[in-house]
Amino acid sequence: MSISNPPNPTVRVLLVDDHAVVRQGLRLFLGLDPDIEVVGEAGNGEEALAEAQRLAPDVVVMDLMMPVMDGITATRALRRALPDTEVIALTSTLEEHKVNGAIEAGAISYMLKDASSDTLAEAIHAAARGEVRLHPEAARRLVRDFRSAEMRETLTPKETIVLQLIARGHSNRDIAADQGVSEATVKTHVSRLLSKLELESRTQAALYALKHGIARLDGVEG
Amino acid sequence: MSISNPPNPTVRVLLVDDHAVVRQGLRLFLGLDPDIEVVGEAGNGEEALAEAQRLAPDVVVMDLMMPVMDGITATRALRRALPDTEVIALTSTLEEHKVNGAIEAGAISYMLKDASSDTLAEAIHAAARGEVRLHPEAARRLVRDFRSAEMRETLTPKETIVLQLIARGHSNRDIAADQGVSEATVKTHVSRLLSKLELESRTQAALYALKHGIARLDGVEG
DNA sequence: TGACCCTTCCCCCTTTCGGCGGACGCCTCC
DNA sequence: GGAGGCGTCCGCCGAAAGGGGGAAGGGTCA
Repeated sequence: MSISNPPNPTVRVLLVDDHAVVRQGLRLFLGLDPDIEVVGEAGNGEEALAEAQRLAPDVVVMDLMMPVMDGITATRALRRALPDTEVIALTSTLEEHKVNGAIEAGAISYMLKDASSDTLAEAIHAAARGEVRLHPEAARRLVRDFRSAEMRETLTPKETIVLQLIARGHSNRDIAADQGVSEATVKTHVSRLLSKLELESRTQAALYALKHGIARLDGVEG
Repeated sequence: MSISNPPNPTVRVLLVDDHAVVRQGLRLFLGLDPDIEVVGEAGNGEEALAEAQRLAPDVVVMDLMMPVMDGITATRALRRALPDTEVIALTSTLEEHKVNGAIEAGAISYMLKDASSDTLAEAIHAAARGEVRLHPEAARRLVRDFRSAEMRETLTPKETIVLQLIARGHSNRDIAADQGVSEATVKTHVSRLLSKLELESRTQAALYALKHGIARLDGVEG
């Protein structure tokens, strides 16, 4: 907008997504902007890390859901190794806990894959300048989760483990046997975590764990 | 391969995905095959239906997760309206119950977005010939779910409703009040559905419901 | 050292679950 | 029209879950 702005230098971008289709689409999208150069691609977090260290891109566009090494882990590692490289998290759906995870891991932006090529290009330029861009809904959830995290006391390691086991459908007796403690101890943990999370039953706790990424559905038998 | 095969006629394809990025990538992928022509695109199920009726494509490549009208619903409607048009379901992740849903809705193939352009092109040609192509893991789950569906007795309407409410974290008393019956009745439903599904607790039932698409996590408060 | 937190375990108690058996109405099929 | 199957309803009862309170050992930190 302002004529005092220097002309945009070319931004060097690394694309990270496990789907070749998506990488191709992104390449095409970003090819429309002459000030963006896609210097490389990676299909998972490990590759991303290696390529980033080799290429030292200005911005990494990172899918969060990937095999081998997921995007959040990769983002954390990448920010540690290359503090000058900004990461834009890119997901297809707004997943509750991933917004937090990505931001906490050091992503500067959180975008959805249904973004237009303009929006994406703008976010990349913004990231190169160190400016934050958040999808509106992502911003809303971030604020909400931040507030609730303030309210909510954090769980101790044992409480977290017990919560995860509850989210796999285990009974108190099962958990006690699994952890090598008495059932009374497990009950204490359950009571405390229910109280902390302001929940009423273990079933609600299981749902809470799934919703907030503390446990996963694929850990469940059946 | 065989020289006795007739030359492939050009297959007319409609791409359906809510992400423009993915549509672009697919276009690029399929553009490599001279016998495939992408005749149109749609960003949701409703658009897909309208475009399919206008264009009468040979094959529709359909993402399953979309706003407005999801891919499974769209597939069902599309197969009803245009029985000669084959549908290939395309998803980014192998979601348990969606494999069943897509096949039951009339999809001829189930592919993942991480497929190579060759695989995808081959599946499109196969679909045009009326041949099934399944991602190996999708095939495995289909067989497994088919078998377990054989084993598993079906739930009655009431039992299904109770299961859904359990999967939202409600207690028996809550459910009784909600459904206008006594708590004892709710308990009967719970007992029977646990027995039918071979589960041990309401928490396991909640997880089962989520895993099999009977209930959704976004129906949960918190 | 004292204060604080985490973990472990116990007690007692109420509520909730879940299994078992029984009942009624509705439908179908012989 | 009676026999059986199924869905819905209910009560009894033992088991599991959950609340409240207390207590002990170990860890960290001021």
